[in-house]
Amino acid sequence: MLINELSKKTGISTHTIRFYEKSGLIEGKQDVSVKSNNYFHYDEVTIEKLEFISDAKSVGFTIKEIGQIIDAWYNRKYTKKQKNEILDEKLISLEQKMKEIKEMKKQLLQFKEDVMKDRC
Amino acid sequence: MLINELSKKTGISTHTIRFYEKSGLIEGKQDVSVKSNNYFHYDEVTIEKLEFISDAKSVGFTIKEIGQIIDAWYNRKYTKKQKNEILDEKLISLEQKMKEIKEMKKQLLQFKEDVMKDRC
DNA sequence: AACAACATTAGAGTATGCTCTATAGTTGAT
DNA sequence: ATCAACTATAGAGCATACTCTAATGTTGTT
Repeated sequence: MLINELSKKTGISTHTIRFYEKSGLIEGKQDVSVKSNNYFHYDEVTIEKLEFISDAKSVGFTIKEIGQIIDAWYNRKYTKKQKNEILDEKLISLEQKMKEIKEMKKQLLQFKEDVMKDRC
Repeated sequence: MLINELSKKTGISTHTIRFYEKSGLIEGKQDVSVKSNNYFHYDEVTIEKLEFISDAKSVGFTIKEIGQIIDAWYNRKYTKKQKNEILDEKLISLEQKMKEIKEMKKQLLQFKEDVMKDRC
C-alpha cells in the first residue's frame, strides 16, 4: 500500500509517517520495476510497527528507545542475546515507571486528604 | 533561603528553578524592607514543591498539569470541590498510564517469546 | 488534454522543557 | 577597596517530536 492508505489505516498523518521513516522506525520499499515514479510501498508489518509506536509513545518511550525495541523485534542486526538484553532493559524501565506512578498516586491521595482536612 | 541554597538542597539548577518560577510552579518572595537588592527568598514549602515537580515530571505530567496539581494543593484560588476534581482527574490519568504500561509490558514479553522461538 | 488527488524532497516552523549567555548589580570576606 | 561569589533580567540556543509549506512530479478518471 502507498503512504495515504497507510495513514488512513493507522490514523497517523503522512507527515508523521515520513518523520518516523526518516527516524528509522519504519521502512517502505520502492518498486524497482516501476521507473516512472519513486513511490514507497508499505506492508502489513508497517501497520503493526506504527501501532506499536503509538503505544510506546504513550508510555513515554522516546523515538530512539522505540527504534531499539523495533530493531530487537524486527531486525536481523542483533543476536538473540542482544535482543533479549534490549527487551529486558525496557521491561526494567517499565517496572520503574510503574513504581513511580504508584508513588505519585499515593502522593495525590495524600493531597486529597490534606484538602479534605483543610491542611492546606 | 536564596536561590543558590534552594538549588543545592534540591539538586535543581538555578536556571531551571527560575524557569519553574516563570512557569508559575513556585514563587519566591522579595523582602520589601531590603532596598539594596531584589533577591528572592524561598521557604521550605518551595523545596517540597520542587521535589514534587521532579516526581511529577518522571511520571509524564506536563508543566501545565503540574501547575494545576500544585494549585490544587497549595493555592487558595480553588474551592475544596474544584481541588478534588483536579486531583481526581489526575488520579484517573495515572490509572490510564498504569494500564498502558501493563499492556506494553505484555507486548514486550510477547516480543521476547517471539525472539526465543525465532518467530521474527 | 485537463484536473483532482495523490506522490516525492527539502527545509521551515511550532511547542515543550529546559539550558546557557550576556549584562549588570550586590554581598561578604580579606 | 578589591574580588570572588553571588543575585537579577532578557533573551538566545538546544533537543525532541512533530507539523506544515513549497516546489515539483505522477496517476487515474473524465
